[in-house]
Amino acid sequence: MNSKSCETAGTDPKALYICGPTASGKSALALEMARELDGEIVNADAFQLYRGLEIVSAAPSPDERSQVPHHLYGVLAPTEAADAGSYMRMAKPVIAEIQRRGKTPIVTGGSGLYLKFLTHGPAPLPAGEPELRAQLDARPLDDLVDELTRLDPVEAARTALQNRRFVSRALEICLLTGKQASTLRDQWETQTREISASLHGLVIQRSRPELHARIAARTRAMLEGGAIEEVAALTEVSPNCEKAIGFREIRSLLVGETDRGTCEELINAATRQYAKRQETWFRREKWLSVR
RNA sequence: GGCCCGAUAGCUCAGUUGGUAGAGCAGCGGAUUGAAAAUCCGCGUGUCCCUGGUUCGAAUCCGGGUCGGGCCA
Repeated sequence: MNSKSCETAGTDPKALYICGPTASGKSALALEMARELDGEIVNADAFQLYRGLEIVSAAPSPDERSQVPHHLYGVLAPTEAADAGSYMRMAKPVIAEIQRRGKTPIVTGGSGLYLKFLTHGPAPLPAGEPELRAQLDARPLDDLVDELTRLDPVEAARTALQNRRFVSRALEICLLTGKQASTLRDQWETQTREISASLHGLVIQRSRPELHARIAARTRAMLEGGAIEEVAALTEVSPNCEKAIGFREIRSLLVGETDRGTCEELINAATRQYAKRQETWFRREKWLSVR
């Protein structure tokens, strides 16, 4: 077992983070660590926050949840919106409360940006505004790039200008604050460095063939285990929820646009691609030790 | 058995009048602080079915095979 995790036992229990790509076995490891460290599990998965999405999001089963206290699973209605900031504000008090009781928070999940907010705090930036975003979405990308370049050339130079999301967000910050996104972001970059040194967590690493096999097995189990019925039952969802891998694919199966085999393969491919992005993300989090 | 069509990347396919091949998807690598299971960027990975021939040169033209599909018996 990992010796590093026991160092702080007895005093103020530090949170243990368990990260890794989807289907790598985070939930199982979390249970194991919770038993070993007298811990409680806190969700760090953007989609397992939602109620009614348990199967598609591969949330821990009722049986698993009965073994150890689990927090922040199924706490949002499918119609509710969420983002990294709102997640952080939900999770911080939960974690503090667990620590107050002398238990170890085992923060478990694969949503890199959500975890990053939790561990390193928010930059001094405004939250997104749906109305402004809708306005920006209606404009051509070139137009947004021009305006960003005018308002904040430094930020424009370091932004991937083909990425509408990134351009739009940078511009949004400038418009909302009247300041330059680049200077606000620089402040956060510097404050963030010392934080990493005080964190501890594990990132699960598996070989590609093994991970891909686990993904295929899990997709099969989901489809046979009620995922189709689950999606059929979700009549009203937020645009957030609609992005869940499996949601769109099962919807098109339900209306007869695809067959079962194609649906399964599309879910597998999307999941593999997501897992790869997660690996890239966590590889950059040097404070995580590889497990 | 006869005739016809097809065989090119992991998959589906494109390939001009002969000049050793390229798209989509998959895959691989990367970026990424309030949409992140999102969004975006980069990379072609090849016994062109086999074999003999024509040609300076064949994925491409000709002969013979093999496999798959279709039609006629």
